[in-house]
Amino acid sequence: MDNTSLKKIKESRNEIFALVDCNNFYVSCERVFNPVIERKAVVVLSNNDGCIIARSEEAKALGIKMGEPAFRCRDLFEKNDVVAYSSNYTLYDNMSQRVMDILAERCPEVEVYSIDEAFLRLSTMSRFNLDKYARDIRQKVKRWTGIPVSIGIGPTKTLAKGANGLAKRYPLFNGVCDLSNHPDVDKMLERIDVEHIWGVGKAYSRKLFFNGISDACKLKYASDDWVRKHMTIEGLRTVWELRGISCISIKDTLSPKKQIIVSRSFGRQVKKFEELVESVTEYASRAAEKLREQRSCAARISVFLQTNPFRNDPQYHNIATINLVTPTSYTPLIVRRSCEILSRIYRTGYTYKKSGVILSGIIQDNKLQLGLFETGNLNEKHERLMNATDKINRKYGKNSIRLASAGIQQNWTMQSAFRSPFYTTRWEDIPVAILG
DNA sequence: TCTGGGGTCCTAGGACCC
DNA sequence: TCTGGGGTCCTAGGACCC
Repeated sequence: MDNTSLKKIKESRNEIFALVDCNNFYVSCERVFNPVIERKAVVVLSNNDGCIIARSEEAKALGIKMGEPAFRCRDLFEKNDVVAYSSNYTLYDNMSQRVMDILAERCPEVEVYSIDEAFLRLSTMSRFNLDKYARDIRQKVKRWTGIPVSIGIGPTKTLAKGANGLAKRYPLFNGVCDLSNHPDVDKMLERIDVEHIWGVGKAYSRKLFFNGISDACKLKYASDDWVRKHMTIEGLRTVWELRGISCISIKDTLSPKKQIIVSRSFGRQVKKFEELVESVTEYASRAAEKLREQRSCAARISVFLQTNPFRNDPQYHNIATINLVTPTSYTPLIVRRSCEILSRIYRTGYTYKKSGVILSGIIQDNKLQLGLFETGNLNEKHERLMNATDKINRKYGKNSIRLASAGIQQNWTMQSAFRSPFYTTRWEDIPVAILG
């Protein structure tokens, strides 16, 4: 073992991480405001009410699979009285924010990892209080937001993730599992199948299985060379993490995105170029807005277009990219160039299902290299215009002000037939308590 | 009839340059 | 028969995550 490895081990000796994960998050959000569905089988559907993306325990018990198309479950839903919701991201985002705020109040180093998960760095805390600390967080989150969470603790993020899975699976843990202080970690790792390890997906788990590595404990003791060769440096990192050597640190949550994608399937089949222009205008505008939110600009724009791969129609999909001379975040420019790309890839005679806009080559506004005769990403007039539109849209709701080419009717937009009210973000939708 | 959306990192291979 | 070598940059594609 070389010096850098040794140094790493020394440095990582004292790390402790917790992973806080909301249980069946989207379903739990719906249940907070509609307790009638508390013990029922509940699912939440993806955009366009297409696939199942969240399931209550009762729904899992019925054999409903993650990602399954909703139309295939219709009979099952009816027979078992399953309650289905369209996804309501406005609600979920807001509930997520509430949970994360509570965590931030209790821990100085929080990485919001996804809408329903956060890593906490607890390395400076006393080892003896971890369990109590975690249980306290769990109880506060439940009481103040209504959302149940599970907490896993370990000397690395991968082990904290693993611990979290165990906390969810075995009721005896009562929601908190600590692998940082466990007498027989290997025994616990034997209970985690390889495909459930953070960083091991479908392809790797198949490969591992063929090589006799079927659980986290076996992977922990696999040979470095073999892992490096077959699973790249990332795989090796995972293995070291299983050994308790922290290789993945807490990430600054505010780090800006390197790529921004806005894309959506249409609520119906679309053939007309004009409707595609509307969608691309809409998505490009939204992407530019996201860009400005993180104070950056993009040097590259890609637009893609595709037919519905599940139909027997003639299929077509294409993507084209342009590089901008000067990176920008100016909506009208991004929209104009996006529509130019669209007209390059559009072909008549196809029935389209989806389009999208990707912004990449993203750099921070203040690091912009200017061309000799340029004044900046946005000239003063453009900047004022963007500031004003962003402000109006923040205050009066998305799309209060937008480009006319995005269309007025927009009857290609997605369907969400079973969406719950915006309980927490719209006055008319705020629940009313009736004292009886 | 009906099948989501948005990210990250790593690697191999081609283009290009000297 | 032989057909340089090495470096950098970029992109596409594959793996992963939620």
